[in-house]
Amino acid sequence: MPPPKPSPLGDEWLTALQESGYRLTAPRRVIVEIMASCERALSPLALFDLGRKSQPRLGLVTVYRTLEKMEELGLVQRVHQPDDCHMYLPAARGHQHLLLCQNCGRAVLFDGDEMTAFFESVAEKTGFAIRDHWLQLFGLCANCQ
Amino acid sequence: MPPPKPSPLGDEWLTALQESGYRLTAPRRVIVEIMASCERALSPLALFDLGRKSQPRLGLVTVYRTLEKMEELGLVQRVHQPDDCHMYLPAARGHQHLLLCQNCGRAVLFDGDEMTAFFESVAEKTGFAIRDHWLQLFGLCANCQ
DNA sequence: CCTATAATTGAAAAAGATTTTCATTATCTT
DNA sequence: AAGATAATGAAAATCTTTTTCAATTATAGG
Repeated sequence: MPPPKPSPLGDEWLTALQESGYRLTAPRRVIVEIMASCERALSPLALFDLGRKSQPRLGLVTVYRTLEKMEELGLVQRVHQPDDCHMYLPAARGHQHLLLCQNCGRAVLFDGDEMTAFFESVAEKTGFAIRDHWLQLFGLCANCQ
Repeated sequence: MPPPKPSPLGDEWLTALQESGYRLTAPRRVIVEIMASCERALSPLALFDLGRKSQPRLGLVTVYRTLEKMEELGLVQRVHQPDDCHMYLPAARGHQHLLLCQNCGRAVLFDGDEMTAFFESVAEKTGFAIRDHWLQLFGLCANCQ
């Protein structure tokens, strides 16, 4: 199987890696391209299996190492679900949050600006200085209902 | 070290276990009591170490098995943090959510009723039927600021 | 274009965490 | 108090992730 076609987001990510001093290698291109175009969360192993289709000699270690770099650069994010915390998706930007379909796994982003006021009220009540938040919704997408 | 003193919540949990057909054993009592009175998230191993202080023959397997049962009964919940998803805390009830101190690990619950309206607007916009949500805040508690 | 340097790769081994297996022990019902 | 059966803990087995290391490859500089 030929390597997947380059996508705009994938190219952006490759540039980001290069600008951080990382080299662009064939295995890396394949992994980046798959992650940049995935619609549902992938585990390192699933990513490895997909990657092998176009890069048969790909090693699982390389998948781990590339995910690590992509996460470090804020390109991908780890997805936390009740039973599985080891899957990855393209990173949300700004105040975006994840909405996951419990049936098909599709991931959608939604905007969460409107919650800042609420967080401030929690800060007041608890005395905490809030520095980060995590919001994820789970449900069924239009197709799966 | 003698076993920890019984706490109201601990007793409640033991009753819940018993009513589900599980037996009350010495190792189980120790594990339940520790979890029922913990203020910050514990890993299975940390729980094991604590448990051994009063139950030196305690096995790590028993810790895992007891956590599993407590989670199944909704007594404890797994805590998800950016880098670690394998710690446990007494479960939040109803619409409560977690607020964690990034410095000392203290866990506080806060109420999240006010967000239902927001979730409904997300449902409308995305076409999803939302069935569950996850909200966690991270910051510094009053002491650690 | 060719070379030197240093990063990257993948296989294998190591490390960690969790689960399974199984003989022994302890709880709970009768 | 005895029997049935659930629970325990040691050890082995699994699984995932990380480390090690020799071979390969990308990139900068000539």
